[in-house]
Amino acid sequence: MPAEGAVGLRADARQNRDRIVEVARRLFADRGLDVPMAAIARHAGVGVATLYRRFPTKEALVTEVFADQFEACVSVVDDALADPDPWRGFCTAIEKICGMQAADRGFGTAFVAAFPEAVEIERERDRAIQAFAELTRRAKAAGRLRADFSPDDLALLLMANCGVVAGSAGEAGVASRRLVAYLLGSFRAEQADPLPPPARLSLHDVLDSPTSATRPVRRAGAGPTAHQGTTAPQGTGDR
Amino acid sequence: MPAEGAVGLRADARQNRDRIVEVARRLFADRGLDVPMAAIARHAGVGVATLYRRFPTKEALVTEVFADQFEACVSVVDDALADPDPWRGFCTAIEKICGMQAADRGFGTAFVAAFPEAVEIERERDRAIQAFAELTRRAKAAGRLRADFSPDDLALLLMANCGVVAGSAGEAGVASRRLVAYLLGSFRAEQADPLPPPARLSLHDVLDSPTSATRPVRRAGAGPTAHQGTTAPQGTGDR
DNA sequence: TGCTAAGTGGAGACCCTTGTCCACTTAGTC
DNA sequence: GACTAAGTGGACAAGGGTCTCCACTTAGCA
Repeated sequence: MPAEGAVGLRADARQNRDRIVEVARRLFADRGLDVPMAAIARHAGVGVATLYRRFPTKEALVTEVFADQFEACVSVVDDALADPDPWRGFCTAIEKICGMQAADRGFGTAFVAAFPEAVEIERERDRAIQAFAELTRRAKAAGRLRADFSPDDLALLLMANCGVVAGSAGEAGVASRRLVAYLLGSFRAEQADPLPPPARLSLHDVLDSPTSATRPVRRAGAGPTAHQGTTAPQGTGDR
Repeated sequence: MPAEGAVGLRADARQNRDRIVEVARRLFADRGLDVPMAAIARHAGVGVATLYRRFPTKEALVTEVFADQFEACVSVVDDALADPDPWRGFCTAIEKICGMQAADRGFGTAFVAAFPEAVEIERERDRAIQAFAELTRRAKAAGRLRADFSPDDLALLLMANCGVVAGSAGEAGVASRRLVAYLLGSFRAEQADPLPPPARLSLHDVLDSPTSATRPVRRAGAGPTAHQGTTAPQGTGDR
């Protein structure tokens, strides 16, 4: 599926577009989401204007680049639901998603970040979350997943994994696998130690957090997204 | 201990310096390390020049601000070593350190980040790491900590916690506590499931990683501070 | 009180981003 | 081959960061 954004393009333009996406995918994977647009353009052998003509904002480019990875995520969860053993499905789904995050520095950030423009993708993600909740239910019913596991703990796990991937440079894969192994070990039903309450924040909540320090696409000076006034008045027109 | 950087200062200057540190501490805690120097100056009621006169770089300010928190970290581990029950010591040390990270958005980043200038602090941190390794040994000897736990897993845990804290905004404390509970549950000796190998990266390694995406102090567009040429030629004058 | 070195604030240099504009080039059709 | 709409690249605007410079103010001492 060579992207529907490329229909009706002149042959050379289409080639350029494809190269841009390809280069961006590689750069995002290697260096995270904050590689500058100019670097992408240069690597693709085009000017910035060309890049911006195809993708009016950086967000649009990121969205396009990760669209199929998002899709892959959804089908990972779907596959997990199809597994007759819900616990095995649960574990492999988590392992695969975290593996994808570890293999691509940009993807983890993109997954956790907000894409206000990309409604399509948001819906995908929400569907995946729904499916995961169902998977959770089944794994609990099978008596393999501890009863006090909250579906919101998926957010916890993803953020933790994101931190590990971001911090461990070359060793991201190994580090991520180990973290996941530890956590899955703790998710099993036999684990009876009581837990503190789950954080009252699903992935959805995290997304619109004004202080999402995991660096979404929008950089410092972006739009005034509706604040949920956590802190004190603070007054001074800061930052 | 009102900081040795303040000796011989005129009374008013000293007052300003103290206010700067105090304000910076609060802002870093609330909003992370990337609050601009100008904002700190404004909140402290001084001009940027004054700020830069006392702290020649942002790094210097961060170092000063977190010096005593680093110290507190070290004594947390010392306390843990003093506990007759090494497993309890191990758990409370981890809980306290992660709690400190969760309570202060800047601290986690600072802890994981590199401070090439702050030799003093690096030494502190290294000492804490040594002490933690000893704690690990004892907890294993007591048969409470799983044998395949690697001291490097502390780095894993801290990075994971850092990710959670960064991503969960207001709920950082709750989220962090839950993550830690999960992980400690998995660290116990009764947990027999085999683990994938540990990431071959201690905190030390992470520190000098050229791609430390956990956002150390130095930002992208900073000044021409003498770079420590860590990385390869890299070719294209990128980024 | 008056002197002076220490301290100060604000303008601005400099760099890095994202995104726009416009004169030029070129693919594709007749 | 010539025409034209589509496509292009590089300069540049706008805005955000760190850090510097320098004319002015002021604490502290005699």
